[in-house]
Amino acid sequence: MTELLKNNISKHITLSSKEMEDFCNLFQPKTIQKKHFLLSEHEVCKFEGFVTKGLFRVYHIDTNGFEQILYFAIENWWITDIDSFTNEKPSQLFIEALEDSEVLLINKKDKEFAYENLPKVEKLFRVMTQKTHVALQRRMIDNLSKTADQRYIDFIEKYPQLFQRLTNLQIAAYLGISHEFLSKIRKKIANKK
Amino acid sequence: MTELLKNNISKHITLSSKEMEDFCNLFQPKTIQKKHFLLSEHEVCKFEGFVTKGLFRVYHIDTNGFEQILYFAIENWWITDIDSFTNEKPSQLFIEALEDSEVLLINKKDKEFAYENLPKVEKLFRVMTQKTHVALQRRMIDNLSKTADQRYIDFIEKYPQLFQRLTNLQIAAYLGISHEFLSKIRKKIANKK
DNA sequence: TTCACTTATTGAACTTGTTCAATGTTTTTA
DNA sequence: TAAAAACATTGAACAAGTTCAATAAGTGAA
Repeated sequence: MTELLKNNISKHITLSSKEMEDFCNLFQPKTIQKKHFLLSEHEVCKFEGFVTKGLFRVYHIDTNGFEQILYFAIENWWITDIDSFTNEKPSQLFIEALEDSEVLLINKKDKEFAYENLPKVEKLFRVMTQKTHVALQRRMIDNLSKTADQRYIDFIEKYPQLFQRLTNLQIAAYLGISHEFLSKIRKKIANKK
Repeated sequence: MTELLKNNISKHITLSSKEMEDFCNLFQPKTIQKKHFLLSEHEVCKFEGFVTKGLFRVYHIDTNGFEQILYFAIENWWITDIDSFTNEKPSQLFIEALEDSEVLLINKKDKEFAYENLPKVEKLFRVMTQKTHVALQRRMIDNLSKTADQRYIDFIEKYPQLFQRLTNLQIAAYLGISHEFLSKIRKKIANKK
């Protein structure tokens, strides 16, 4: 059950079996049904989660009622509202399961316990945050410089497995365009082939 | 000279005077003239830097020759290409001084020495990376949802001191719009008042 | 002080993307 | 399995933003 998690951690740092066991035991499994929420706006995010099954979207709703999807998370991805979780303040985000899903959750107290007692865990989260930050910088540059057509094509190429599990509405909300316009982009691409 | 740096570190973690001294001694001061580069594309970024004087821009040039500014850094800000620095791979970014500037630089070997010998430093950089990540998430959402007018107004409100030191070309490259369009936005705002 | 260079403004024509409304298709759910 | 709900497509009118070219204004550097 925690096999996926252990593999994921091993990609970033090296732990002894004992350390790995101790750390992974701090996570609680949770099942969450499609269309249900792991986090809603105004709540304080009480967890950092690792997805072992299913699919989530992490999104924001702006003052005009439009959704912007910050990221998706499938198996092997981590999910949290890092701002709400670390600073214990109300979240501005929603985390919703788009499929029947399973996650492993660690709460703040246990995460801090790990920081204290397993110094390598501090490194683990530093390295992971760095990696997600680099990826977001890359996405920021792409959003500043590329046209919607190109961002759509890039998305399909970069996340082919994810792409198949999403609706066009969701992809549009991630790309920052209307779903009608995405539909027109899809038609244009189809005609070109 | 390292006063600014010490204050900055103290905002994130608590170090004894000895620890603080040891850590800050790992930094080398460097003066860098206006229009000179701290990092150029294809170079490996050999430093993590803390700005004590002046102003930098960190930017990317896309395949069409357009610049996207990832961020600016003035006194009290950190600058690096985190991807290039941590993974020792060629950078895709430029870091240029927009004013005569001074920085304190730490290299990879000394930073790793600090991680080994001063465990709190690991926490320092985890916390700092988290904060910059949260800020970038916020910017990402704003770029997906807000119009250029609003992003310009937000920028002025959020960074009033920075705003005055930048040209409209630089602000436009940060907002992801043409400078001609920024000029029209400015006119529209001026007329409204 | 002058010359070169960079920055800022403006207008016109154009491209990209939005909005709204209508219609068709697929998926869920009772 | 029928009805409801969610998703996808399309067109027309519109808004946001770009491009290009012309001109003005500001800023060094010699």
